[in-house]
Amino acid sequence: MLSTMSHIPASAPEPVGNERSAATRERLLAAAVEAFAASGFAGTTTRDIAARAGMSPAAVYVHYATKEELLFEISRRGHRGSLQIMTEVAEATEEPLERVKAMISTFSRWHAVNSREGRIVQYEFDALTTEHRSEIAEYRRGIEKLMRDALTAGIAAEVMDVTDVKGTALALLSLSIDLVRWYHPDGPVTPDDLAELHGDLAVRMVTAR
Amino acid sequence: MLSTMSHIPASAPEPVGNERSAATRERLLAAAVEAFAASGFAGTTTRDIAARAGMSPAAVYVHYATKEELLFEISRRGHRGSLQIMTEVAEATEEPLERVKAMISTFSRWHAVNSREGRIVQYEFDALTTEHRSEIAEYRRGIEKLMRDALTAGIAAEVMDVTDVKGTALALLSLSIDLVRWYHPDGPVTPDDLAELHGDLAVRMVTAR
DNA sequence: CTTATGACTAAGCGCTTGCTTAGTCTGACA
DNA sequence: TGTCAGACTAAGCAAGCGCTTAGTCATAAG
Repeated sequence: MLSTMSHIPASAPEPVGNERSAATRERLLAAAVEAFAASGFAGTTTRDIAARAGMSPAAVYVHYATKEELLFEISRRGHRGSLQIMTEVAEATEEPLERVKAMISTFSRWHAVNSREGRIVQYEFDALTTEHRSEIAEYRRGIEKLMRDALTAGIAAEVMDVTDVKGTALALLSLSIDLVRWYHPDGPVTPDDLAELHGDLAVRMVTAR
Repeated sequence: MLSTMSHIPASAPEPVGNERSAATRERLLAAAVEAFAASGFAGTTTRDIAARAGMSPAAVYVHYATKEELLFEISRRGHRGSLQIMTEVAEATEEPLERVKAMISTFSRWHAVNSREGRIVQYEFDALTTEHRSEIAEYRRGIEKLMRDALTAGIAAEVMDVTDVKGTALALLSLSIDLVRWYHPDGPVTPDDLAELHGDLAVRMVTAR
């Protein structure tokens, strides 16, 4: 396990090359999340992002070609992350009602835990370039389809009573998404509180009586 | 009824003084709604607003002291309008379940019909000055209280089963508010479609079983 | 006619914006 | 030791920003 096979020192105080660049890219991304969440995309300056990352304004452009590219990276990670956990949760549950409950529960918890990223991802969609916007739109369609499929399965199993599948799917997702508009991590409400509440409400919204 | 008592001509092709000023203020406000809805508050220039209203950039400042004052006027009207119809609907319904249904139905229809104003009102709250923000916050608390009171009445009448009144009230309002994020007036979904769907879902969310 | 009022414009002021240029510094490899 | 790549900075450019200034024009009362 010694270092003969690796060109990277076992414990480097200052990483170099790709590794150092990757770390700086992460710092810039974290700074951009802070800035965009605080002032919005149009209201944030590249100087503000640079200052939050502790570097000069020009250094941003060594790692990202434009301010929009930072937004795209934040948006892509957010959508990929939430789509992935939603897919996992959907596959891990058999019973349709349980599945809907787990999906909304998980989706609400994700938005509460990542409320700053969530806000950027949900509200700055229009600030993306046409190409980037269409990639992000695909992730969104994926999440909506996952939700519609869960409802269709519940209708087929005769445990759900849903007339408007598309509209109900959107309404269910609204429960989770809209919390980024008002949720504050320092407040008394925890992500688990919201996960439980929204999971229960979701089940009520679709259950056959 | 002849004109001896009035200084304003009975039919003026070009209104003057306060009347003309009021009409121009309205034109500017409508232009600002278009612009803010399209580009956000920070992304909109005063030159853009002026151009949409068909006048020079400097003319904006004859009627509004700052760009933020335009946003505040839009936000105030939006909040006052929706608070008023919600109050009327709440007072016009006796039975608690029916009241919750009518409130969410009305709130969703309002957001669909006024989706551009709704988007500005909901997403540009942080762009207001501290004083203006606290006035708007009061309207919001009013709407939330109206919703909580409707739930409390339903619990007292033993027709609702709601453990977390505050959380459920916010979740109900989310149904209506979040539609401004994706709703498009040109699409196939009508405001009445959303009013009916959301009203039904709201009843399901709170009904005792 | 004169005078006053108020809506409106042309021009522009001082500042900030996203991004670039030219060059410095550090560390790795020959 | 010399060379080279790449991360980073100081300075700045062209464009655009919110808002102001100085003045024009139409209307209406005296």
